[in-house]
Amino acid sequence: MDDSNGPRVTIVTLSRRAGVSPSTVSRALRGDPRISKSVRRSIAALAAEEGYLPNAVARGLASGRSGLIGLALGPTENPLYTQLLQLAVQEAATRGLRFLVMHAGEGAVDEDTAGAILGYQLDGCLITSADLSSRAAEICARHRVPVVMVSRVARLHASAVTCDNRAGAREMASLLLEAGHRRFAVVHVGGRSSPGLEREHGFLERLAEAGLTPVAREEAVSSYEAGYAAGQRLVDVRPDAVFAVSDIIALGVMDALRAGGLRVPEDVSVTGFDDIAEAARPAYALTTAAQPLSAMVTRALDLLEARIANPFAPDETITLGARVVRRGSARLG
Amino acid sequence: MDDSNGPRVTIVTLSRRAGVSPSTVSRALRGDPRISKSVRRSIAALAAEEGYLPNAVARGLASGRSGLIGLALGPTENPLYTQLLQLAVQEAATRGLRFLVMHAGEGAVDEDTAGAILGYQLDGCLITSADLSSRAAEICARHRVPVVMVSRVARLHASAVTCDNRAGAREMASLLLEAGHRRFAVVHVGGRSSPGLEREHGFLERLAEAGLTPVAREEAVSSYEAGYAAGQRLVDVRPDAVFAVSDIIALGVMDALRAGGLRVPEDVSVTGFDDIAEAARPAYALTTAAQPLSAMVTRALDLLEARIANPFAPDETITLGARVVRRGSARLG
DNA sequence: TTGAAAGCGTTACCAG
DNA sequence: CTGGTAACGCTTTCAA
Repeated sequence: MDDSNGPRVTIVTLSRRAGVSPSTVSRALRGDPRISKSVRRSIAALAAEEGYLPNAVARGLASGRSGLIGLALGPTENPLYTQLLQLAVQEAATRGLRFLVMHAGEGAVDEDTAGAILGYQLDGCLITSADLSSRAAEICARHRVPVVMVSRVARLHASAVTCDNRAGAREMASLLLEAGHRRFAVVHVGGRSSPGLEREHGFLERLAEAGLTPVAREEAVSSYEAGYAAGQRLVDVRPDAVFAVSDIIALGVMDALRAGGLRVPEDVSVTGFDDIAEAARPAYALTTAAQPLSAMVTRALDLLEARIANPFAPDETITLGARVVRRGSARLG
Repeated sequence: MDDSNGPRVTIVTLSRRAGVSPSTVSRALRGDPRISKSVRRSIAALAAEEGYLPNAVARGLASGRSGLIGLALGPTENPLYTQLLQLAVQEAATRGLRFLVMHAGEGAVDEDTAGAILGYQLDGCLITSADLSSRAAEICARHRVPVVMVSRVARLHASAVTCDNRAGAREMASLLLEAGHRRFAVVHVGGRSSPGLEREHGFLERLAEAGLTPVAREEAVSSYEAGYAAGQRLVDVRPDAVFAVSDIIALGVMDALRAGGLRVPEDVSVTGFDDIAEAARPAYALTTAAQPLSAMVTRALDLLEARIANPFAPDETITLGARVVRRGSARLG
């Protein structure tokens, strides 16, 4: 390994040392089948010996492929997005892709950021924000940069990986109904998020099939605090089950309900959606519908790579099943 | 704005349309003072009109500056790192810098990742992991890439921004002592993290000055679950105050103590360090020492930019004060 | 199977 | 104050 200060070792350096042309070195290093096995091996050995590191920037300029994926992360107060980040980074690394952070947290992606981002010739974008109004997607579409949405419905020219929000919510409703619950409260997020909408609809739909309408419908943004506030409003309503469209909201609801003197689940069952890490904590033991996050990330990168390899590949939406995980926060059969 | 499919608008395109040389366009666009105001304005107007977007990749190759900062994020289960991410992304954007994610979560940075990272000619790195054994830092140092550590002590050739962990912990101890606590338990993280170590030492030091030693010293990793386990072990010890070196641990401790039948703070005061968002939730109301995260991020980027502008700038460590925020989890005077 | 040479879009050095 | 021109390190036709 080279620790010296000397001039950087490049493909040209190697080509001279090996007595072949730069093109040959370039091809050999990338495993081009046209190069003979013997040459390939000797060049690989030489590269290792000299401590050669390919210059991704130069490669990007020459090939038009940066190896970079733009990442737009949703509100990071929600642990869901953080889990997503971690999974995505690991999965991407194994594919030789890196993430350039375009956005993290709330608020829209500003034009400035988006523009600068395009300058890096991103190969594609992963958009995980639940926010419907993401500028980033629009800009990518305009410039024909492949986009995959995760946990969010497709829009514009984009592929998407979601979980079956509607079915998950329906299942939750069914289980609650079977267990005898009748006075339902729903905490939703209005029109802000497509998964939120689907979850609410799925739940209400199943209720309607049982001839029921909720005794309360509270609106919140997807945060613990908003959930807590909604929960406070529900104390006097005394529903016997509440369904929040995301776990982070459900946790707030649960704490507020308890602070209001109600016992969970004895007096009221509380359920959510996502299965974030906090949901499993003994203090909450939240019954929730789990998104198969890891699988979703894998499929998302599959989709992205496919679109990068073939720009004419059609947009595709993949829906993975959600699975209700039963914990102590709800009285189920 | 150009939405067409035509050849990309480059500096050369502009130079021809403007009847000047590419160098002039390049300089004008970057606001080089040598270019006359009038030319500067007309080129800027032309660029806007043509929808010109600077190619960051080409710029990186030519100038050696990528405009990219490598980011190594600690275990994202700890909301602290998530907050850090969000703040850093926002702050960096205002400075025209973007983050390339090198690492997120636990585990060491593998050689592969680090190597690929160098290929992007990162201008610098921000390392937020508390983990002492970060490979990334080593590799950056070897290649003379400026590094700033956040919430972590400096090592190798690196600058750092930390908060005064020792003083914060001492203050916490003082407040607890003044309020009459005598049976102390400490939950620490062993040698894994420098801030953790400093906090533990600060706390114990202050105790020693009062002639006390803790009645229990539990080791944990910095996670809720480990905190919960430590808390369970503390139930029978019945300390009248426990200090956990990080909030995420403290939350686990608190829940375990409560599950064990102890009331917080009536039977036992619980305190932490960091002031993560969860600490403020009514269900916890954790008394903790707050890290001035936002200021830390700002200073970290200052340091990084300074080192980028002047590679010979000396390493620098900035320590910001911690501030105890009193909430309901501890009986204080 | 390999080589030569022309870019990729920008910056930077050296003249003028 | 502005223009030429050579890099930057790699990929990619086109030839051989």
